[in-house]
Order: sequence, then structure tokens, then C-alpha cells
Amino acid sequence: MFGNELSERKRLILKAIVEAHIEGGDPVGSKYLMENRNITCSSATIRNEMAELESLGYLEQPHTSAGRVPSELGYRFYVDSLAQEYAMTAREIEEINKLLKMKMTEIDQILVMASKVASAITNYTGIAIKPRRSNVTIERFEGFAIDSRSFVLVMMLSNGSVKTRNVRVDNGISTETIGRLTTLLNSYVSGLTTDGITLPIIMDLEREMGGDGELISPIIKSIYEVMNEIDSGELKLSGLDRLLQYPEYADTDRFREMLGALEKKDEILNLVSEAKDDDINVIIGSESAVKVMDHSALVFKPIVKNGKTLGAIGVIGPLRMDYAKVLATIAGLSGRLADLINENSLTDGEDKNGRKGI
Amino acid sequence: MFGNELSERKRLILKAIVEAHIEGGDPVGSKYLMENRNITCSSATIRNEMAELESLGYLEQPHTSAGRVPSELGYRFYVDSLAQEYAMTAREIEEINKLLKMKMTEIDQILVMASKVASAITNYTGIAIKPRRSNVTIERFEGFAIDSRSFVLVMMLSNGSVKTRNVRVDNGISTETIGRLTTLLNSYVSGLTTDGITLPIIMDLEREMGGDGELISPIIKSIYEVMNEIDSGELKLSGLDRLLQYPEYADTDRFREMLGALEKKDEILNLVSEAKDDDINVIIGSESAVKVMDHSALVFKPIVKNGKTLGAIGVIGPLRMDYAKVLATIAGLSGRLADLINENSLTDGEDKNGRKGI
DNA sequence: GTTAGCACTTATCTTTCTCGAGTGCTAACA
DNA sequence: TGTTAGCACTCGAGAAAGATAAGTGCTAAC
Repeated sequence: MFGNELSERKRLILKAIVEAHIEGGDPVGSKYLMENRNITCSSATIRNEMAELESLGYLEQPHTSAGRVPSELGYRFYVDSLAQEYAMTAREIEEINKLLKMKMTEIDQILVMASKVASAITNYTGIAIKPRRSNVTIERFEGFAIDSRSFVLVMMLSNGSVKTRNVRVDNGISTETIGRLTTLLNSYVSGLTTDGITLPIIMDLEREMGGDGELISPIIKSIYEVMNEIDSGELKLSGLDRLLQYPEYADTDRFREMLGALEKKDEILNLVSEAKDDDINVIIGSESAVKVMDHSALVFKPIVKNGKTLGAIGVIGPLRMDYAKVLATIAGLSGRLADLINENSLTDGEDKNGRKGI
Repeated sequence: MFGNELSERKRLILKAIVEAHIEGGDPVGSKYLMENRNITCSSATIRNEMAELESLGYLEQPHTSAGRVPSELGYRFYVDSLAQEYAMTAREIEEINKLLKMKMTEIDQILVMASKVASAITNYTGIAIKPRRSNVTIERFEGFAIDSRSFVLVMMLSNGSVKTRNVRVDNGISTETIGRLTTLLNSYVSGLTTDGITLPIIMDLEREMGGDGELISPIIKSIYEVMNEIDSGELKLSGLDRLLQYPEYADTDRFREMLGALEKKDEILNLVSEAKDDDINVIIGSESAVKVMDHSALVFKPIVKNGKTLGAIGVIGPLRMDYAKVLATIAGLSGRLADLINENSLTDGEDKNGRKGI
């Protein structure tokens, strides 16, 4: 889409600068490029090219007598042109397979574990995301008595997860009443979104329950609670400490700002919720409207099953993150996860492809 | 228990030093004490006393020409002698009441919310803890079919929480089989700890299930998973970013080390699991064996219901945290939480004491 | 036991200086 | 027209030096 206006040599130089900067973190100069990056022309020529690349917006100069640093546009060019895949080492594949062997059955745990692995392999911070899902409904209700004064309400949601709430009933409740209650809930409330549960419906429920009508109010409250829980998404970080080893986060204020935003988590969740479903998404600095990301990059991929987005895993790190490695890691991990999730009938230490270990 | 060897004046001076240091964060000198802290003797006398307090281990001197700073022992003295309670402001009480009005029913959520409030009030980092509980058992099993090939296994645990797992059965499963299965589980497995579920028991189960014996293995796996989940405790932080505003965490390496340890979380969980149940626990720096805490302090209180520890809330911050305020906050919060948990039958915006708002 | 006074210590802050990497520009060259 | 060598210039990083001031320990007087 862009980068077409660049000559072959400019591309080569730009790529070399990005890679050098990713490795070292320092601004890179013309002489260095000539000597260590196989650019076959003189430093003066490189300087000329660099000046042009800067005026085109691909490079930046921290100050007059420093080398160049890629701009966000520069990184974008690099990421978009990343053709050669990073080959995972045996150790990294091993790590992923170890994860798969654990065969957890709960999607939450799987995502968190995967993000931990991603963090370990890439040495950046891993994130596990359950996106907002505003259209989740409760498909089915069940209930059990715990004792004469409380029971467990089990709710099966349209996204496949199951939630429970303890409900306490001061006046006592019988098994028979619980049965009546769940039948009612199943016919009146199942399939509705939060907005769908209107006052008339609640009143109907209360009427139908007759003498036990006062039960309804706390139950509706529980239902709202559960649906809000799903609705609001989740964001879990792992290996946050790793970021601190990069000089770009040495400035405590910057790190603090980011931490605060990650804790609020709305912005990141929005970002992910709006993402294209089946691609790896790479968000570079201020490309997104999320202010906090200004000096960081976020790479993530949604995990999809039967067309439904169950969550996402990703990596967050400095602008100059090792995109080749990160992209390969996320691609590899998410591929395996998809296998694991779509086909959780694997039975032993072998994965679907019959490959073992390594 | 100690501090008795100190003269009244020494105590006064020590207390003044701790408070001054908590406020400002800088080493405090003799002249400052005389002029701003109402110590009614000359700076020379104060210097003499300070020298003695130092040799007794209550104070430390960063370098020769600096003032004194409390040692961990000094803080310990201060905390132990904290008689005057910090009075909560109306705003802070308001904050707590807001929390109570939300009336969440799930203990996890309650703890996390409480730790958020604690963090907001004290301006340190809040922590919500579910301690390890190695003696939890599953009290009761129930199951529902989702479709012909999978069902939900509901487990009610001895600590009152309820867990569910989705189990997939490739050969299909009938409602009747599920009923048989849960009956079996209830008679063979309920009440057992992980260690109690021995191979013979598993084999019995398989035998009893006859043709559906292959069901048992994934179910046992789910059971282990759930019990391990409970077993391993949980630790959630809130307001981590707040810590970064204190100069003691300006050193990125130190903060990083702490972050890493909080992420591993075992050590902190041990600490909490071993704590006295009904006290506010104050752990000052290296008093604990937890290395990470070397330059930090942890204040927490277990939340107990019917003699069982459900969790704990607390605050983590620099050694020079405002102990008076933190202790009062945690005491206030945990008191209210206990009310909320032991009596979750409150019905509207008024709390148990009939007090409203403020 | 307390206090005034004084010499001494030492972190911190500012200023100054040097060093070197890297640039832009000009002029020569292919 | 595109490339390269050469050179003056810029500017940040870091070291060195000096000034400042807070705070101490000690001695001697009260």
C-alpha cells in the first residue's frame, strides 16, 4: 500500500536501520550501517538516503549529532514488509508443546498460560484478553440446594462458559421451589440480553413464583452481575517485570502511566474488540487512539472457535520490539491453541500431528 | 515487648523521626526535630539521643553527614506503639460505603473491590489474596448435559465456592449416564482431598461405570485441576502504578525485582497463609523471610467467616508507609467486609447499622 | 545532664570542559 | 546524474572541579 515510492536501496537501508535499532536500542549512524550491515555504498551516500528517508517520515533524529531512529511509520513499513519468518528454536517449540501437554480445559486458563509462554519466549510482557461481548445471553439455568436456606444457581452462557452464583434465601427454599424457579427462568429469561430483561418480565416472574416472589429480585441481580462480568472483558498480564529491562521504560513516569492504563484496561479492550478477527494485529505506538501505547507496540491475535472470538493472546513491548520473533511466536502459539480448543479430545502427550516433544 | 529500655524522651524522638520520615521521605536531622516537631531540648541533646538510638538499632544513617532514618526495628517500634487511631475522613468512609452498596455476592470480587478501595484511600498498592487451602474437598457433584457429546460438571467445595468444568465425551453421553456418574462421584470421591483419590478408587469408578468407564479419566483430571486451582491460592494487585510515585521505587531494578516476585506470588501467599487469623498483620521489610519485601512493608488482614479464612485484603508499600492511615483503613474495611460476608441479606442502600452514606 | 560552638564530612548541585559520534555540505569524480 | 571523499560543525554524554549546605561528633562550659 505504501513504501512503493521507495527505491530498492532505500528499503534496504530502512530495513537495516530498523533491525539495528531493534537489536541495540541506540540511534544508528551511516558509518555503522556501511561497516556492519552490508550496505554497499559509502557512508556519504547512506547519509543522503537517510536524509531523504527522514523527510519522507520513515526516520527520526533525536538530535542533530545523533544517528537516526525509525519513526512509527518506519516500524510499520518494516512490519508490513516482514516476509522472512522467524524460525522458532527447538527450545521454543518445546515450550509451546509443554503448554499443550497440560491440556487445560478452561479457556481462561489456557489463554493465561499461553500469554505466559509468549512472554517467556519473546521476553516482553504477555497479555491474555477476553474481549467484551455485549451479545452474550444465558442459555440455560439450573439450580441445586446447598442447604435449606441457600442454593446454587448455575447459568450456561451462549459463549459456552458456565457461571454460578450462591443465592441465599432467608425464608428457606425447597428443592421443588428451585425446580419451579429454574423452569421459569428458562422460559422467561434464557436467550435474553441484559436489555431484554425488562421490568414487566421481572414482574411476571414474581407473580408466577407466587409466595416465593421475593426470590426473584436477588436472582435478577445475580444475572445482571454475571452478564456484566462477561460484558466487561478481562485483561491479564504476565511477565510485566520483563519490560523494565528495556531502557525505554527506565523513565518511571512513562512506565507508571502505562501501568495505570493497563489497570483500567478499557482502552486496550476496545482496541482488541474492534480488531480484525483472523489476523495478527500489530499496533505500533500512536497508530491507535490509545494514548498509553504511544511508546509501545502491541501484537495480538484473536482466538476463534466456530466463528466466535473466545479471546486473544498477545505481547506488549517497546516500539523497537523484535517483530519477527514476536509475530512468529504469536502465530505459532495461536495456531496450536486453535488446535487445542477446537479439538479438545486429544488424549496423551502427543499433539494432533503426532509430533512428540521438540 | 521491647522498647522498654527507652526513656520517654527517646521514644518521643524516635516517634518524631519516624513520622517526619514518613511524611517527607528524607533523612531527618536534629535541628529539624527541634524546630518543627516540638522536641523541647537543644539540637545537641537530640544528637546525643539519636546516637544512642542508632547504637540500639532503631535508627540508621545513610552517610556521615546525613540525618537519621528509621531502621526496620524503628518502624516496628512505631507500629507497635501506634495507639492513636487515624480517623477516617468522611470521604474515605463514603468510599467504603459505596463499595458496600454494590453488594457483590462472590467473595473473589468482593476482595478485589476492597483492595481497590484500600489502594485508593491509602495511595499504595492494594492486594487481594485467596490463601492456599490444602484441605479443601469437593462436597458434592452435579451434572447437566449441554448437548449429546458434552456436559457440565458442577462441583461444590467445602469452602463454599462452586466450580464447573465442561467435559467432552466423544462417544456421546445420556442424561441417565450423567446421573449415574454424579451419584458415583458423590459416594466415592466427595469429601476426599487430592491425596485421598487413589488409584484403586479410580479403578472402582471405572468398573462401576461399565461401558462408560473411559469417562472417568477426564473427569478425574478436571477434579485435580479444580482442586489445584483452589490449592494454589490467588493474589491480585490493584493500583500497582501508585507505588512508582514514591522515590524508593525510582530504582527500576528494585521495582522490577519486586514485580517479578509478586508475579510468582508463592512467597507472599506463604506469608499470608501462615498469618495469625484475626489480627492485622504488619510485615516490615526483611522481618519476613521474603527477600523481595526487603524495602517494602505489607499490611494485611485475613477475612474470616465461621472460623474459616476466606481470603485477605491488604496494602503493600514502601517501608515508610503511613502506618496509622493504612492500619485504620484496613481495619475499617475488613470490619465492614466481615459484616457484608457474614450477613449478605442486606437489602438496600443502608448498611446494617442503619447508617446511610457518609 | 544539658547546651553552645566549632571543625569536619559528605551528598548534591552547578559549571565547565573534553571527547567523539554523526551530520550536512561542498567539491571532485565516474 | 549519481557517488564519494573530505571537512567543519553540532551537540549530547560524561568527567572534573568547585561551591553549597545540611548534619554530625566532640569539647568545653554551664
